[in-house]
Amino acid sequence: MGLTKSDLFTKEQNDLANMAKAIAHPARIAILQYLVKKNACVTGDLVEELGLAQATTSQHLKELKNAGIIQGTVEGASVCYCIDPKVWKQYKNVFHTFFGEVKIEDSSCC
Amino acid sequence: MGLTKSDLFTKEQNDLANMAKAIAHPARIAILQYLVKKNACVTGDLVEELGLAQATTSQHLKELKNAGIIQGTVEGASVCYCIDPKVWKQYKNVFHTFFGEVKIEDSSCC
DNA sequence: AAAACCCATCGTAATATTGCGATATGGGTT
DNA sequence: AACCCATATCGCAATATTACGATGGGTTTT
Repeated sequence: MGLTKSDLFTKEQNDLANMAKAIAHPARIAILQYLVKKNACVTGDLVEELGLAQATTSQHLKELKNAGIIQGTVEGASVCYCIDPKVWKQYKNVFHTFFGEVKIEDSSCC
Repeated sequence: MGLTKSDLFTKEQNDLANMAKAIAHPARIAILQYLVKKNACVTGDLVEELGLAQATTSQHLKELKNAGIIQGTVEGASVCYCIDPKVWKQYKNVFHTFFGEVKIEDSSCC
């Protein structure tokens, strides 16, 4: 079917899954790392950096923007992208909480 | 095409993307949370807990096992699953590093 | 041994994702 | 205005994911 049954799960579970999905592609990871490193850049730079077609790069940027983790501002003919620090921290916290909330014993299995 | 061009990216980027993909579904999040809470449990418990069909649940368990984050041991007719603490910590570290390696200034955009 | 149970896998259908060429849009330039 | 440049979006093809019923191989129970 390909249609996730979101109604079976809590908002927190769906939210975390969507956050994970936002970064579940190496191109999007690469975009985020580049933005962190360079602080900000325009689409054309990312097209060069990634080696993907312009249309594909634009699509990944759109997904990251929809996820809220980056923001783009028009600068003449170009669009300048950067990390949204507020959302970035939120991601950081959510993942940290998920992985850290309970300590796992070192040989807990049956 | 639906085929990620993995060769364009580093091993680290592909690895992180795959780790994110492993938890990029609310059912898999729910499975992990349940395993953390209960420490260990058999497939049947998870089928009840999730509300998904047995086949679907088994498929999600397989993906988590392939990702290495859980392990299953046969116990008579049942299979007992639990978190792999070593891999869990690895996930925790990788995500923590990714989100925390560089501090983002609070108004860095153009 | 038969019945009942637990679980993985197969096969299939529906939907989502990835990627790119082509096209559109909106600046800037001459 | 005519012309480039930078991006976004559309439309399409290929592949991946999600979900479930059905089947099959074990294990326990009767």
